[in-house]
Amino acid sequence: MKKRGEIMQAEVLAILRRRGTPMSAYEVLGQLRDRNPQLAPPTIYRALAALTERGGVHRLESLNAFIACKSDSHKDASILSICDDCGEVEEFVSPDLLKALSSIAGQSGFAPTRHVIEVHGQCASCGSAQDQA
Amino acid sequence: MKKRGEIMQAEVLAILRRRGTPMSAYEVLGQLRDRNPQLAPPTIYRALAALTERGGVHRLESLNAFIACKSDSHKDASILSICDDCGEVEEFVSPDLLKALSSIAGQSGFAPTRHVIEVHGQCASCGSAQDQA
DNA sequence: CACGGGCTTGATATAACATAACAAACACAC
DNA sequence: GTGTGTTTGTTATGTTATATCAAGCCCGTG
Repeated sequence: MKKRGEIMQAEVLAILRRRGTPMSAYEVLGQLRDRNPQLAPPTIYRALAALTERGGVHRLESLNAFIACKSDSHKDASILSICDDCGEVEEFVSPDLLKALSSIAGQSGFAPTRHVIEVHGQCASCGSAQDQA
Repeated sequence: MKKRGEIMQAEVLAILRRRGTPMSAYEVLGQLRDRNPQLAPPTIYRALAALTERGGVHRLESLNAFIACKSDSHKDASILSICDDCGEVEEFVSPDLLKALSSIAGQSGFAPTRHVIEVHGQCASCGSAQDQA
């Protein structure tokens, strides 16, 4: 038996997966309203918060958007590369880089709890497309 | 002779510097409205965009807020540590880490143009304050 | 100097993102 | 089946950001 919130979470996750690229909370809401027109923002935000917490979804802080985690199975912070042309996002994990980052921030006694690492730029295919132009 | 926008930019920067900790665009707007009540959001956002571009101000993506750059004189991306208790932000520069990050994201041909690196946690003084509690 | 084109700023309005607060429904213990 | 704590739904509103167009300024030309 699913706990109550999990149905909504599963639907949100399914929508994000179908899309593959970042979606705002309101885009997700729009899709869910097709079948359930009275849904309100807090419902979506709660589902997204739960999914983000358990690692199924990443929040892209620099876009105010969300994306389904592709390489699931890791809870530690990801490095996200975001193509500003096509929206494609890739995830990378690098414990070494995270360690280096924590140690830099820790120089002055800072105790890190959460890392936000987002790299904007142009993905390989958008880069080569531009070359031809 | 100052170019026109620069007066506003200087005022915004002065407010951010006085504060020292992150401020939302609307907090800045509020302060400026004390002397100039008809100011509108786009004016502030334009000033902040210009300041961010030239490096005098950092945008904290994970807070939707802004802070005056303390260690001015560097245009490259900073690493920002953000105390979730007191709001204090520290800036660090690490060309090595940036290089490592670019190389990770570049694995698949991605060409980085902008790095967002923010570390949330607890600063030294908030950490020790908590120890005593 | 008048005028006109191009650019910057200002103002109005509205869009997009997010959450507070309370009401209703549920689930579990007894 | 009734009480109690928790989760969900709903309403309302708060916060962040930008589109759009109007007004002003700069400056080159006639």
